[in-house]
Formats: sequence, C-alpha cells, structure tokens
Amino acid sequence: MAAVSDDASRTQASRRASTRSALLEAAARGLSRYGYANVALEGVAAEAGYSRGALYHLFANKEDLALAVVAWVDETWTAEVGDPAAARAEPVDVLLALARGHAVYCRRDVARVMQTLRVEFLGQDHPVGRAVAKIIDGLVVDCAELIAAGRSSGAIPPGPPPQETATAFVSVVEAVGISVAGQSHDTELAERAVRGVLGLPPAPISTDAQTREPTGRQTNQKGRSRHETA
Amino acid sequence: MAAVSDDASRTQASRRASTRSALLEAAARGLSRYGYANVALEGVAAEAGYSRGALYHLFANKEDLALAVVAWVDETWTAEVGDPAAARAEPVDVLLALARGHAVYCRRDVARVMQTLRVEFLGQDHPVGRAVAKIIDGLVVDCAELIAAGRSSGAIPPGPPPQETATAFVSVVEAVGISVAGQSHDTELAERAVRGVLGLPPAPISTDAQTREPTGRQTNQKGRSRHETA
DNA sequence: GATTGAACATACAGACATGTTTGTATGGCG
DNA sequence: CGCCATACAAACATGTCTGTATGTTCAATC
Repeated sequence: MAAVSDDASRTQASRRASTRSALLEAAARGLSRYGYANVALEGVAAEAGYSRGALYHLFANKEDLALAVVAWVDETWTAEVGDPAAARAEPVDVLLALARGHAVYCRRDVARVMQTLRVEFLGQDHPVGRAVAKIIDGLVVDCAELIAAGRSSGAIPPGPPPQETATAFVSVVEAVGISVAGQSHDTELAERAVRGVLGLPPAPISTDAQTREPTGRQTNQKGRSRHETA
Repeated sequence: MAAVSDDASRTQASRRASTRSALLEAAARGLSRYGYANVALEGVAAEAGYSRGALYHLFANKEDLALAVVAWVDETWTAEVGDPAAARAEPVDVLLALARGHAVYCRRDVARVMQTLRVEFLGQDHPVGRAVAKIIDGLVVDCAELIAAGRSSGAIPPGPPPQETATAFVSVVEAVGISVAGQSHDTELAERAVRGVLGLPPAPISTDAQTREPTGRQTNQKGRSRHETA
C-alpha cells in the first residue's frame, strides 16, 4: 500500500510530490465516501501508506487538505470535462457535451467528492463549503450564459430565466451522473435529463451502441441537434 | 423557553407528544442543515426549547432520533406527495405529478434531510443510511414499474432499462427540487427534467402562469399533520 | 394533601478526532 | 565525511460529543 514501496531513495522534491499526491488521492476517496466530518485523517494517511505525521507535514490541517482536494478535483474536471466541452462551437453542443462528459467523469468514485462536500456544507459558512460553492456557482454562471446564447440564437427554446435554468441544469448533471455512474446508459440518461431541462426535444435516434464512448473527444455524431430557429 | 409558551399545564401524554414533536422538527432541521455527524444533540434540544436530558428521555440515542426523523419525513412525503400523485390514472401522470409535487414539497427546508442523509451514508453500512436507502430504493422500484407500464401502453417512449431510468428519475427529481427550491419556476423545471429523462417531448405550452397551480390536488398546507403518536 | 412516577435539567465519564510536540532516519551539500 | 534540513512516525494534549447517572419539578391518583 506504500506510495513507493521499494524505490524510496529519490530526490526529496519528487518524494514530497509523490507522497502529497498519494495523500491527496486517498483524501479524495475518503472525502467522497465518508464526507468531511466523518473521514478520519488517520484512515486517510493509512490508506495512502503513511501516518498522520506525514499528512500534517504536507498539509496545514484538515481544512487545508480538503481545499487541496477540491482544487485538484476541479482541475481534473476542467481538463477532462470542461475544456473539451467548451471547444464546441454551438452553445447547445457545449451543454450537451458537458452532460455526457460529466457522466463519463463520474465513472470514477472520486467524482462524488464535490457533491458530498457541497451537500455537507450547504447552508453553512465553512471555507471548504465556500470553495465548492464558488466552483459550482461559476459553472452555473457559465451555463447560464450558454443558455442565454443558445436561446437568442434559437437553438434552445425559451423557458425559465437562464440563471434558474442553469442551476437546475448543473444539479441535474451532477445528480444523474452520480446516480447511474458506471451503468450502461449513463451518458444517454444524462443527455436525456439536460435536454428536458433545456426544453429540447428528445434526441432523434438513440441507438445505445455508441453511448459507451469513454473520455476521449466524443465525436459528435450522435446528438447532432438540428438548430434551425425553432 | 418552553415548547408551549403559555399553556404548559396539560396532560402528560400530550406534553410528551408535544415535546417529541418539537424535538423531531428541530432534529429534522439540524440534520438537514448539518448532517448526521455534524449536528450536535445539544443544539437540537436547545432549538426545540429543551435540554439533552429531555431528548434522551424521548429517544434512545442519536441513531434512534435520526431514524424517527426519517420515518416522520417519509410519512409526510407520502401523504403530501406520494399519495396524491398515485391517485392519477395514467402512469405518466403519476410520474409527472411526483416531480411537481416534490418540487412543492421542497419549498420547506426539511425536505433536504433525505438527500443530506443519503449522501452522507452513501457506501457505508449505517442503520440510518440503510433506512434512507430503503425508502429511496422503494421509490425507485415503484417508479420503474410506472415507467414500464407507461412504455408498454405507449405513453412513454422506449429507452434505457426501467430500473436504470427510474434511478435517474428519482435522483433528478430530488436534485432539481432542492436546487431550485422556492424559486418561481421550480415545478416547471422539475417537470422539464423528468420529461427529458422519460424521453417525453417538452410540455406543449409552458406559460408560467399556471405553473404555480399544476395539479389542483396538493393542498399546500404549511403546517405538518400531527398524526404521529408514539 | 401526601405519594409516586413521569418529564426534564444538570453533572459526569468515556471515546474519539484534531492538532501539536518530540523523536528518528534519510537526503542534500559543503 | 560531517552538518543541517526535510520527511515521517509516534506519543501527547486538548476539545467536543455521546451516553449515563443523578437530581429536581410537576402532574396524576389515593
């Protein structure tokens, strides 16, 4: 279980980075499974192959560790889901790619850490909760702009205010991603849900053969939505 | 300071029921806000106007209190959301009424207690988590049957397996209900999301005037029915 | 009106987790 | 080769929360 079992003799910087990474990953798993209050740092350190001393040497305290986990998850999510989706041209395609990409992202257990922390600190005033809320709120703002843009171009039918619609959009993406994570139709159900939130009609043909496309690039041959000024 | 401010001189049974009800409500709020691990029984008792002694006199322990809260929330939810929705004839209408009714139910803060506990105990083996999971799983099973029935009658288009679709349905209803709780378009967004999950086309005309009175059945009484007796 | 038991408050003990301190071994560098 | 900083372990100190035990007030029956 040790981070580096045999080759412990390396440069200090890489050693530090290695243990930090192992502790981060273990903390992410622990936070995702048990939540902030329930997770014990001794278990986190033990799962990473270290002791609490190492953890407190790398991180100031529990809160600092959780904030680092949040930042790390945010980075990986942006790289694996956010950026590929943002590369689409049409706002509708960005939103749909976001939903499908997040469903794929949720196939790992680490994905639950954001929901766990968000729910745990909802309505409180805790730095970790603020960090999570800031990320989610930023995502909501971006989605609201995409929804507004898609509506003004006619690709998205009218509906509730963009901000409120975006809030529902993000929560739906998060919820369906986690609930059916890893099941065979996760991306299809995510797309179905967000289509509904956006007021789009169901996808024309949902052959469930290519719904199982993993992380890479997601060629948009399936949900090529006709956006001719509804 | 007392639960009943002026009329403290009543029969002992009603006194007991009154304090139990006050403690239950305070515990529901506390669980919903802070979660099981974070909530402190002293705060719960203080918010209800009592001390921890009263709480431990009425409930065996923290777990028992949480289980009672879960049962209480389940009863009120079934009475206010589940039963009115189940009165519909068509399975599609039941599902849609469920979504809208839950959005209305979520306008109270107590509604978050189920999600909070479910997320907190996800992947653990705790009695409270099992109780919540049992309720949610039962709801998923019911919705899966409704989805299957609606599909075989042609009212719901085909899609992923009913069980998986029902899982996404329930999580979407829960998520959108909480995220946009109390906002002006909560029921409309809930209906939009579940329509998408079910593969239904968008609602024909969504003039937001009649979204506030969707079903005509759910009497939105704020005061909870006190039909619980020890 | 006194007694008995329930409703409730207060005080106490144990458990557990965080954060700190101290100690040890290893790597970097002159 | 020797000195020092760093990585890490292990014990310690502190605070908080649960659960229990004890005490006090109040209602119900004689």
